[in-house]
Amino acid sequence: MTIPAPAIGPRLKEERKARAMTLTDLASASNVSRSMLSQIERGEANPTFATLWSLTQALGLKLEDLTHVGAPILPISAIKIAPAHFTPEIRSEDGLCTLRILSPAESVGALEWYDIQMNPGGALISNAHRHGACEHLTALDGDFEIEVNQIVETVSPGATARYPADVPHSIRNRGARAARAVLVVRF
Amino acid sequence: MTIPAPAIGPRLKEERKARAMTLTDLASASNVSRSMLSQIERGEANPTFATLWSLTQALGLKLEDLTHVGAPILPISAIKIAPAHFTPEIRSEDGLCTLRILSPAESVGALEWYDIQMNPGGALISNAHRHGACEHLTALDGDFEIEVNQIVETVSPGATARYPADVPHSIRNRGARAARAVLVVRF
DNA sequence: TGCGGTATTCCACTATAATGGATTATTGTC
DNA sequence: GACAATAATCCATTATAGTGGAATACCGCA
Repeated sequence: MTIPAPAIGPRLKEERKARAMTLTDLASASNVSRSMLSQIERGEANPTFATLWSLTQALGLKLEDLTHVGAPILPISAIKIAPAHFTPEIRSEDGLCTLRILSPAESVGALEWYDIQMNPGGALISNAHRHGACEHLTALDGDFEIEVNQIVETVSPGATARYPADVPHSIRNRGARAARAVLVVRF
Repeated sequence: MTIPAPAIGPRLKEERKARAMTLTDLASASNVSRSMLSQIERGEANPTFATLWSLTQALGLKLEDLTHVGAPILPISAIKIAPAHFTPEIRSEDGLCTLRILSPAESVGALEWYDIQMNPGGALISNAHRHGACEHLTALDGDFEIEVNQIVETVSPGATARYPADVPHSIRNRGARAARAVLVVRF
């Protein structure tokens, strides 16, 4: 084993305790023996995928919940404010399109969301992102046009378009006035 | 085992082939024997978590990539439009606050995002969500006030507030005019 | 503090994960 | 089709995952 797997034992114990479950309770719920549960929690055994799956289902967790550093656990009482003028902006070369990156830096590559402002004639043309990526674009003002594989749909204010982003795709404003949208990208 | 674990073998094989790797290549990259790889791919063995972790790291995958039905893999060429009038709305009892649910149904409990419109005096008061939950609120128009553990911050247009949602928290409009925001909730 | 109930860990055992080497299957070239 | 190279599977073995029952530890109450 080259890269040691994350220690899942402490997390599993934490989640069990949070649900006020004994080892016996969880053993019943998951059909994994109490002994095995104890060994896993103490890091004395390395569960098989099937066993781990049973545990996550019984505890209502995702696998990612056991290993994920990610969903930013902010310190209690911390409200972090990213002021408008500190919000990263990307502007298209022709100046017709502005993307403000609303998502935090640590989400990059997993989940990103943007505030898009696009003047008439503006376009965002994207190559395929990683396998499984998808986008959700909600028009706040004005109309957008989404194209995926020569399929074109118009998104009017209040509507949301959901489409695969693991193929080339584009977002355009073919209307007569400026448009604004929220774009959520999941990788 | 109550709930059979998803079959990961076919997926692992697919990912290996997509990278033009032989079993021997992947064995080297992951330090898992060729035999074991073959058994896993054919569903003849149930890998331990440590083995599975090594494989995901060597292939550059997340665990979720092996089991996830989830990140909506839309059929190629499908652009699904959720029209404005079909977008679920939640209205507060006093009518001062409207939440339109922009996220897809299958994201519920994992990732949700909303278009919030709040009139002066409106408030959204929330109990603690599940451990690790956090929220990101971007003010599009008007000002919002976020309170977490008696800490209060104001969010002005274009700014984004990030705060833990696994403790009681609230969102208010104490201004004189209507406000609009995008709220992203990660669980 | 003592006691009872129960939560957790220990123990001996069985089943299987995981290995390295041998064998078989597959593929590409002539 | 024959042949060589290599990709994948088989095989026998060792280590450990996983079990049920027993023993120990822990906790709450009088």
